[in-house]
Amino acid sequence: MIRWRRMRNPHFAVRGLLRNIQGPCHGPMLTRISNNESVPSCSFTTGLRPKSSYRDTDLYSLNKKISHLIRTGRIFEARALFDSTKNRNTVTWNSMISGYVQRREMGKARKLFNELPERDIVSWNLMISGYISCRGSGYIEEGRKLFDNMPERDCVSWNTMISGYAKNGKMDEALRLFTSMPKRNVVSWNAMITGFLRNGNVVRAIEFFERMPERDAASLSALISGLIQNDELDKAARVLFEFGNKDEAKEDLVHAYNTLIAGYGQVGRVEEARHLFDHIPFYHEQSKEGNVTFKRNLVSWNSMIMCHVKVGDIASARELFDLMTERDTFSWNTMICGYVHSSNMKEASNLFGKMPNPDTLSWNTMISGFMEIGSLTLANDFFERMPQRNLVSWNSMIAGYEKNEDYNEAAKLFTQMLLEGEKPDRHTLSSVLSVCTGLVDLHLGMQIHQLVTKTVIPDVPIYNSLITMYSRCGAINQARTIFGKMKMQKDVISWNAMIGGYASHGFSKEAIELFEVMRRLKVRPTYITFISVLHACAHAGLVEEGRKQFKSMTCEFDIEPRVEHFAALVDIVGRHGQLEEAMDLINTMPCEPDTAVWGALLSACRVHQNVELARVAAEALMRLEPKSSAPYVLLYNMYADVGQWDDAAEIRMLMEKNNILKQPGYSWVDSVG
DNA sequence: GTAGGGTTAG
Repeated sequence: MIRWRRMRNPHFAVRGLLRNIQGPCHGPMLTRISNNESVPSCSFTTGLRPKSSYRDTDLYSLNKKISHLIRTGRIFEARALFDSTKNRNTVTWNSMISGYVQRREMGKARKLFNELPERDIVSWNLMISGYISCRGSGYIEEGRKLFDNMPERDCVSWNTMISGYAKNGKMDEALRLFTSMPKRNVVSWNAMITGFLRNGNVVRAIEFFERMPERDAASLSALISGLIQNDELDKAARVLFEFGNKDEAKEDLVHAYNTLIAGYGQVGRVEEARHLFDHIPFYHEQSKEGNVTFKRNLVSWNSMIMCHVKVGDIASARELFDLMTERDTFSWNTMICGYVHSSNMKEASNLFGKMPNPDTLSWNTMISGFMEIGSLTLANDFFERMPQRNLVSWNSMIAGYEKNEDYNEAAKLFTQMLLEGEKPDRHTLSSVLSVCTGLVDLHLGMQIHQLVTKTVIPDVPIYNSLITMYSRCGAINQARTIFGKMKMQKDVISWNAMIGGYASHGFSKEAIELFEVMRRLKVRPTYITFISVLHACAHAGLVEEGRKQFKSMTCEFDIEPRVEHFAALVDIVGRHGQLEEAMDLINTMPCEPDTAVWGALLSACRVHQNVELARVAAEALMRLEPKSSAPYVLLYNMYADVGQWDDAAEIRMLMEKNNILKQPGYSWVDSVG
């Protein structure tokens, strides 16, 4: 038997329509797909209906109406129509069941199936396919039960069951069915290949592909895309070169090239992608309707531009873009996005201005670009002017304000968003939690937490934002509760947030203990982890522990100590009175000491009454922050304390000379706390 | 009315 199928149209909407056209087509582009095994025909499977009675015509249009309603998502109307008539046949029932199956409403599907007076193979197959697409092993067992109990099975039944097992990672069982089925067709083989690849068995997939008696476009497509998913790009390329030319469906072949170009692009292998792009073959095919040419298409160009953009090679991307004879919205958006990511908003704006019909994505890209370079006004201007906003537009604005630390504006916009009836998603909520952190607004934070609970299933980043929010707003116990509630795998940010929270609240012991837990669980710390850990050591006066941790950073984890770590270590040893060691550290550290480092030393000198070193530290601070009065004041007080009045007077004169106003309050003392 | 695959984006 030969199934006819239309050539795929690149436009999704049209494609969707085409897929639903039943029966023989007589369009201009037809491709032939053969089956090894004939599918048992029933009177309703062919478009060629016998000359029928009025009643049959009626039934036919009823069935058509029901499936149309289902296709357009109007299941209730479909059901109402179904219920309103007594004149139904098995196809009517099956259509209705199919509607429920597509929506995974297996309870309703099953009820109809049980009530169905005359089930045919399709009814059974529909139910099986419904069960196997539901997640959970119980469902696949239910499907299997039906499969075992059905009075008669066809190839579709077997193949459905096979792909069900393959989807659930049960390749043993899939293989058992595959070997025991009475007659296999190309779909059976393809399902096995897909299954192997989905479960990471590249070798078996290739073996099956080579062994199969007949291949079609889907076989090649399944193998290539599966290999790409298994990071076997080069194998995929080899398969494409070796088997691609034997494929009859040339449009599918271009498709495969495009897939592979995108695959290479994703991992930054632009040269290989470009090689493929440059070698997509041309085909001329003669058909009754005339010549058809297959060659690289718009998607090929767009994908290639995308590759260049991804690695930041805007010049090459632009070169291709300028060569294109036909561009779609995607081409423009990709190019604009490239400029946005290289912070070239001038060129991005230029292209945006020339673009024929910017869509919401184009506007959103511009907004995030302006936010990225801190042009809040321009971002807002675009946001106000755009004809149609979506959730991403709001999210980009809110996240943009948050990143630029304009927390009030971010909060205002969030309120406006809610007022306009837009529903926040996890991205919105995560940004808004950061806004609460920035505002140090525990009350607002708790409200957002409520909203999170009501609207999303929290993922790791959301939990992390919650921990940070609670911790920075002073609610360390709530932070601890959230941390404890995370049942999923915590990432290093979760650990850092909690350890940092403990450290900043003075819970040094908890911070260090939690770090030990993290190490035991083999979570790799980052430099941020060590800043918190060292601060905890400093705060608790754990000198040896601090030295040990500092050393382990390089020895054990290969993390280069940054100036923050040196500041903490200077603080640790300095507090303990080891001022010479602290000074040595400063003299030998590989990076330039900053105010936190000198500040730590100065504080230590004050506590341990070392005026000579205090002077060194204070002078360094005066150089780094010429306007700050703090080092002058501190040094003055120290001289006064030990009765060195001449030196104290000198400091006072220096202050006047340098025009330093005695202003209290400055941060370097806090910044090492 | 049922089974296998599939390109590009925030």
